[in-house]
Amino acid sequence: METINVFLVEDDPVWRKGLVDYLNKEADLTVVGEAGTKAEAIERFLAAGADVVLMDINLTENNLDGIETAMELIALEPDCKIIMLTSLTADDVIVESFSAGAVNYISKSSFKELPDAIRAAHNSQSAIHPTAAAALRNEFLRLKNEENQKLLSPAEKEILQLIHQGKTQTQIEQSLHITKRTIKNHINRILKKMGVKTSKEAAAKASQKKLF
Amino acid sequence: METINVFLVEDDPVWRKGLVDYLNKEADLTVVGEAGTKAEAIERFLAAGADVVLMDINLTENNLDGIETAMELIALEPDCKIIMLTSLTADDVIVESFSAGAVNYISKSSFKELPDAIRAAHNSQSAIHPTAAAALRNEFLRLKNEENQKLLSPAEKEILQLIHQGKTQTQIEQSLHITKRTIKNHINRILKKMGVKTSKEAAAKASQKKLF
DNA sequence: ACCAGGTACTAAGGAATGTTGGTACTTTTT
DNA sequence: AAAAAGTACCAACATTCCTTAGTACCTGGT
Repeated sequence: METINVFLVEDDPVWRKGLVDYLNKEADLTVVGEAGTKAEAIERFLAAGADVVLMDINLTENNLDGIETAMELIALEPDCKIIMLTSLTADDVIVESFSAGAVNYISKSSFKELPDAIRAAHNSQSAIHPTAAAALRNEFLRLKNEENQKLLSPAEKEILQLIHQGKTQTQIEQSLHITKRTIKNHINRILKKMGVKTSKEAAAKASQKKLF
Repeated sequence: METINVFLVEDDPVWRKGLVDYLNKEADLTVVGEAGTKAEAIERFLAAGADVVLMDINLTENNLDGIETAMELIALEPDCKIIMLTSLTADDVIVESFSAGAVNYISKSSFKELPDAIRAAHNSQSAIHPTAAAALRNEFLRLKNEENQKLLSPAEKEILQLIHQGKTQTQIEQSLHITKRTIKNHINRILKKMGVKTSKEAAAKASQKKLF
């Protein structure tokens, strides 16, 4: 059986001792290095030759320096697999962790899942917990939405809104004090941007995706 | 015990029958409606009064109309919980499903997880499978990266690259044939955009995040 | 004291995008 | 047939962002 080398970054001595003992009980896992601070982690990481890193998020009280530390380690060794370990379940912390390049995010309360998560990380498999996945989904939707907002220009949005209210081009002409020609041009660009054939479809799709 | 009403969209009659029977065996689940095509789904959905929708992705051969159908149902009832059901595990299909508004994505081969996934969806809890979560993570990182690329202008990127190579402002002045004043201005904007204090930090961070 | 780096403005010229409207024509709906 | 919607171009003007460079000043290290 192949041995997986684990590097542990955790400031709390009690947790650290507990985790090392717990992980070393697994036949295929070996803790090859430890650190309690960002500086120690950066100093010892490369020499340890670890396959997987366990990184506590709060290396100091009320601080997220574990995320910074993760980024530094990835800068040193882009292929390293980092699992963030924390008691927090705030969405933004989860998102930032993945954003920093972590491959997984596990609550300390479910530390029993750690050995399998470490094995999965080492084999480049996914073991992301549903809670973390939900945070990723939320952020993914937020990012997509932000992108969507930029698709249409202000004038295009306004026209699409009026179409959605059932107004004809002649009525829009009167509302906005612009000629029907301009409206047709705006609509034509909207249809191309959105990949639909009629302004009704565009308006329906836009209201669905909250583009205005 | 509260009963959860399920609406099933599946074209294959064998799978459909099998799923209905399987789900109805669960005491708290009731299949209150079925459809085999996009049109049927849209027609019958509202009348069924479902809490959760199970949606097959391939309603016709070689087609992803299940995703379109999901979007239509969400347009009809924005709060509906849709679980995509499929034999495919392609990343882009998973991402498109979540993008359309689905709350979960489950492989037909793990249909045994369906009852719990339905309960989780109904309670607005996350039950996203690690495989789907990995696809979300990849897409999230791709989107973040795309955003990051847009942060710096071409001139700003070029200057940061040279700083990263260790060049001084005087050396950059000679390389790019622009005055030191322009360089200072670029750097000043870079520092503000990236929220760092020195150009060294900016260059390090930029190379980490592959901004140039 | 000098030099490199940094701050805080201002400003001119260019490129890219957005807005408006034009001509001319086709398709769809009523 | 008439009205409404849409296609395919072109063009002037505005706005915004990018690039360049200016003046004037501050800070930290040698």
